[in-house]
Amino acid sequence: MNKPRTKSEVKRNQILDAATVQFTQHGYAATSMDLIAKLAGVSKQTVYSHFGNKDELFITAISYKCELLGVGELLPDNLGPVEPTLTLFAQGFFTMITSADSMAVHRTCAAECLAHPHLSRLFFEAGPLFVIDKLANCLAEYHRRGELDIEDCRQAAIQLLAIIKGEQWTRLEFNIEESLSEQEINHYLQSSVRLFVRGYQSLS
Amino acid sequence: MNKPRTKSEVKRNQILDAATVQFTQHGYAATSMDLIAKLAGVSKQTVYSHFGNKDELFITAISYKCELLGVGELLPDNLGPVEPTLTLFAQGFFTMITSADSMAVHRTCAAECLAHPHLSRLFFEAGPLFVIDKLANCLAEYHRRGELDIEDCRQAAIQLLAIIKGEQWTRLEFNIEESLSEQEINHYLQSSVRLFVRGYQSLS
DNA sequence: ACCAAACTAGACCGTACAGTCCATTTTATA
DNA sequence: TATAAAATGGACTGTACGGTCTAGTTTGGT
Repeated sequence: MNKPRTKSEVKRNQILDAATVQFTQHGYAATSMDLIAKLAGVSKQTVYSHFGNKDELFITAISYKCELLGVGELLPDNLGPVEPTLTLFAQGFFTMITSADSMAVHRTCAAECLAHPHLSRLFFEAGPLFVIDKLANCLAEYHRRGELDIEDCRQAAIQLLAIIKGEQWTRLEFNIEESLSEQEINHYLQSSVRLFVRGYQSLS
Repeated sequence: MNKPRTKSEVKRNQILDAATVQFTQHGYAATSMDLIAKLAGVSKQTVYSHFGNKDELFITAISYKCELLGVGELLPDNLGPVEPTLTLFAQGFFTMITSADSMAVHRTCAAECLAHPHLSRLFFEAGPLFVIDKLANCLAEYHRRGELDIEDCRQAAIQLLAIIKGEQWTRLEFNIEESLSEQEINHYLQSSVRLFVRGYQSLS
């Protein structure tokens, strides 16, 4: 976030912050413009002069949040041995996608995908598609080295990412009380990477 | 659905049908009781005398739909050779979970999981949990036969199911226009089952 | 110091919707 | 056929919300 220069920009940021929190926490319909104004410590009119209407504010807020969540450096530049490297990635990726913030944004985008297709596409590209590409590149490198025998790296990336989500992510998606223990999760992730590596190992 | 005996039961079913369609298609908030009454060809009061309030009707309708969607006979009783059998299952399962009905219910349950945790749990148990168990049993049988070498069948079932969902399901979840072609999907499913079988094949 | 732009508080409008009420009509039953 | 239960439809209440309007105040640049 750039440093605000004028007081007006400060207000704008306050509004954006409040809106982001509310929209991601409670969704589009359950968030009122009055509340956003109140939480931002700003008059309702100010909200409307910065953002024309609810939709515009919503899209701006969620886009902003997507940017913040952007998948950072989940994969190192210099790839080490396959299994440990992928296991580390799996743990990092899993932690990221199961974070409260990430789940909240996902939930909101999915819920509004019919009313705001532009928005859900934005999320889809910044999230899933982006990480698929990154992982696919990494797998291609292992293929080049002869450590994995992968015909279609993009497909393989999708497979690994899907496995990592596994059951626990769905539990969170549906707000199920009982979740797996950290031990169980780590065991699952390790076992999953092993499955993946065995499935694609070079037989030469 | 049992045959209705009285006219009152007929009305009740009409209401339930209309409510199910509306709630699954448009979600909880975007569905009004007036509309349901109208579509059911029934007065609003009748809706309220059959179902006390919106929540009750919602839960009843979605539960009803979950029942209808119940994962039927996706796996044969007499299991054939591993890879073809699992491929067939993968195709059936994929078709089921990507159907418009299934997606609609999933979307609605996920969207309402904070406001109606009971409901989302219901869906979670009737859907994901149920099919995990079924597949796990099947994998256990292959393990017993020595055709697959699986330590934790439940975990393996989760892994296979997760892979099957893959990218296409997420595209649908976010209402992304472009989807994969049937060819691409079949190729993906076959490749995924192959990965799974290779990863868990008996080395003896 | 001046002026335009931005901000404020709060009233206000229109609409939508959950839920209730009621007087009347239809249906089921004995 | 008499009677109770169920259904009708439409008016009504209360509330919540998106968005506008206004009259007055603060802020920032010159």
